Amino acid sequence: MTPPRSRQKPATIHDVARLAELSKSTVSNVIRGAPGVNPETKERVEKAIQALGYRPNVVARQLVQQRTTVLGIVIGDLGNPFYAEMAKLIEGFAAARGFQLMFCNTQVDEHTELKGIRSLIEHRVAGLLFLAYAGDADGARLAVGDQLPVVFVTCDADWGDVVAVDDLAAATAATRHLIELGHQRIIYFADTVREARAESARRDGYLAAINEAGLAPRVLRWHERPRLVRNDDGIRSMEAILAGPDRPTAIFAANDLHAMDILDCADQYGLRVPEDLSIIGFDDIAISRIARISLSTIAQPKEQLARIAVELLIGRIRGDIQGRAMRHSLDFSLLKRRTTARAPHP
Amino acid sequence: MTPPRSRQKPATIHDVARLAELSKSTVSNVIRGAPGVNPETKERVEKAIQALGYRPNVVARQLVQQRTTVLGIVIGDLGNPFYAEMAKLIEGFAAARGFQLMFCNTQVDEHTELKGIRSLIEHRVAGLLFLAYAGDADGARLAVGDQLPVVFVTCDADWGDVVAVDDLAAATAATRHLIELGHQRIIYFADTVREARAESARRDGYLAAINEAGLAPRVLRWHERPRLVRNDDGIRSMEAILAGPDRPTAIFAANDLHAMDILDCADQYGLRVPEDLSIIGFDDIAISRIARISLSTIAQPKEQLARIAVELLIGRIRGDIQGRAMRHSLDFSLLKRRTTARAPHP
DNA sequence: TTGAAAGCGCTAACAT
DNA sequence: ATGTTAGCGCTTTCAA
Repeated sequence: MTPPRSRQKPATIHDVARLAELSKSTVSNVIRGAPGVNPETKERVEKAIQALGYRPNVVARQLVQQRTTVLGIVIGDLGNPFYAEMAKLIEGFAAARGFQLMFCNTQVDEHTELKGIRSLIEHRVAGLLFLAYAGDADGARLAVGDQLPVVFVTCDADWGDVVAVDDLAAATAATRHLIELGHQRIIYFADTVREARAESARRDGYLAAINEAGLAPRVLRWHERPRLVRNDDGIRSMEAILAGPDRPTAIFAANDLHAMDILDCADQYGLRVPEDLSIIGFDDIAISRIARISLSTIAQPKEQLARIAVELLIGRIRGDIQGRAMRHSLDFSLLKRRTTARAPHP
Repeated sequence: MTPPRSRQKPATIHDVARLAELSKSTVSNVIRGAPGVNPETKERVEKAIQALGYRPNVVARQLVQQRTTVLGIVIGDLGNPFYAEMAKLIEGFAAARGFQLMFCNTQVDEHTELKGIRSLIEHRVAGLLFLAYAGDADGARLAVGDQLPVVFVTCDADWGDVVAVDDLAAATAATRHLIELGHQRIIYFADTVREARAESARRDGYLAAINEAGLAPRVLRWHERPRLVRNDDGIRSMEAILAGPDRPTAIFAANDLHAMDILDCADQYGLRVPEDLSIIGFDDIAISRIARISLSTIAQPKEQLARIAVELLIGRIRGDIQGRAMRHSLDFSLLKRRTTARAPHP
C-alpha cells in the first residue's frame, strides 16, 4: 500500500525539448515519426522522453488536428450479453485500427440517451456507432445533425449506414420453422414498449409468416423488463398466458434474453419445453448453446457485423468511403436446437 | 436514405460571438453559467447558439483546464456477463456525475492491455478503473506511474484503492459449504494460466478450507478459455476428470462462467448435478438464477461495488479524498441453490 | 457588465 | 536537419 503521491504535472513536449536541447518541432518530428531526423538527434530525444516519462497529450493533438481517434458507441443494454459481445468485438476491431471507444449505455430512458449522445458529440468523437437505436422521438438525429458519420449496427435507421441482418426475413424464417412443426397458436413476444425499428421488423416478419399460413397472430410484450434483466413479478401475467385454454404451443421471442425468461417461466410453471411449448429466440447469445438451454434461435454473424461496421465507420471518417448511406445486409442462420419440436397433438 | 451531406466544420465560440456581436469571453460566461451576465445579453447568446447549432468543444476545454471528465475503464472480458454488468453499473454512476467512460477490453493479451492503458493515459483520462487486473509483469503500474488515481474494482493490487469483496473469505465459505455437505474430493477449477490476484485469493481460500478439513486439495485449470467463451475442444480433458476413478464429487469454479462450462460438460457426460456432482461458482451472473441452471454461487454486491468505486475515484480526482490507498471490503453472500447437494454415498 | 489578451500542448507550414 | 511561428477552441485573469 503505497500512498498515492501528490500528482505532478505530466511532462510536455516542451520539457522534452529543453532536456534534449532541441526545439519543440524536432521533438514533435521524432514523436510522429516524421522523416528526415538525424538518428543521433532521434536518440537524444528518445532518451529525454524516457527520462521524463513523457507521454504525448492526445487532447492537445486532437485540438490542433481538428479530429479525434475516438469512436462513440451507444449501447442499448450492456446487461444483454448480445450487446456486450458486440461491444467487445467492436472494441477489438477499433483498437486494431488505432481508435478508442467512448461509450454510453442508454437503457434507462430517452433523456439519458440524448444526454449521452450530446456528450459524445461535445467530445468530438470522430464517428458514432449505434448498437441499438430506438429512434422514436428523433432527438438523436437532431443532436447529431450531419456533423459526423453514423453507423447503425444490429439496428436500423434511415439517416446513416446500416450493418445488420435482414430482421424481417430472419423473423419470417423463425416463424415458418414453428409453422412447419405444425404449430397453430404461435405468439410473438415483443420487447418492451419502446420498440426499435429492428424489433418491429421482427414483429412484421412474424406477422408475414403467420398471415401466409392463415393463422391468427398474437403479439404480446412485457410490461416491464423481464426477470433476467430486472427483478420483476410481472411473471404472473406470463403464467396466465401459458395456462389459458387457448394457450400457445409455440413462442417466438424478440431476443434470446426474453426467450430465456419465457423458458424459465415455463419451467417454473411445469410446462415441458419443447413437448408442451416450443420456444425460439433471436441473437444466439453464448449461453444459449449449453445443453441445458439449447435454445433454438436466429444467429447473427456477430464478428462480421462488428468488423464491417468498424471498417465502414472508419472509412467514412477518413473519407475513403463517400456517397449516400449504405445498407449491408448480412446472412443470418436458423439454429434448430432443442427448444423447438413438433406441436403437441391434443 | 438521405446521403450524408458534406460535413461542415462545427461552429465555434467565436462564430457565436460574432453572430451575437459580443466577445468570446461573454459567450463563454453564458455557456459556463458564470454569474453577472445581463439577462438580455444571455438571451442574445442563446439565440446565436441555437441558430448555429453550436456545441462546446470539450477537447479545447479540456486542454485549457488541464483536466478531463473522462474515466478510463479496463475490462477483462466483456464477454463475461459479470464484467458487462459491472461496466454498465459503473457507466451509470459515472454519467450521473458528469463523467464519460472510455474503455479497453484486454482479454487478448498483455501487450494489447498495455497499449490500451497507454492510450487511455495519453487521452488524459482523469482516473483509471480496473475491472480486472492481471498484475503479473507490472507494466501497467509503470505505465500509469503516479500520474492519476487508480481504483481496482472486483480485483486486487497494492498500488491503488481497492473495492472488492474478500475473495479469500468468500472462497473459504464456498468450499466449506461443499465440505459441510460431506464432500471429500473437491476440485478447485481455476481461471486460465494468467491468474490475477483476486483469483489466486480464491484459490487460497479454497486451499485454506480444504486443509482445515484435512482433505486433499486439487487445483485444475483450463488449458484455453472454456467453451462458453471460445470454441474449444479441450472439453475432452474435462471428461477425463469427471470420469476418473477418483473423480471429484464437487467442484468449485473460479467464476460462474466456468461453472456453467463444467455444468455443461457434466450434462453432456451424463453426470447428474447435484446428485453425482456438486458445482458452485462465483459472481452470481444474471443467468445463474434461472431454474434450469440455479447455480449455487457467491454473490458480489455489484451495485455497491460500482457505486463506491466511482465515488472513490471521483473523490480522488477532485482531491476530496486524499491520503494513502484504501481498501473497501464489501460483504459477499453464499447462495445455496440447486447445483450443490449432499455428497453421494458410494 | 463586457472585452482584450495570454496561453493550455501540440502540429505543420515555412524559414533557416 | 532543425528552428520559428501561427494557430486549434476554449478558459481565465485582468482591464476597461
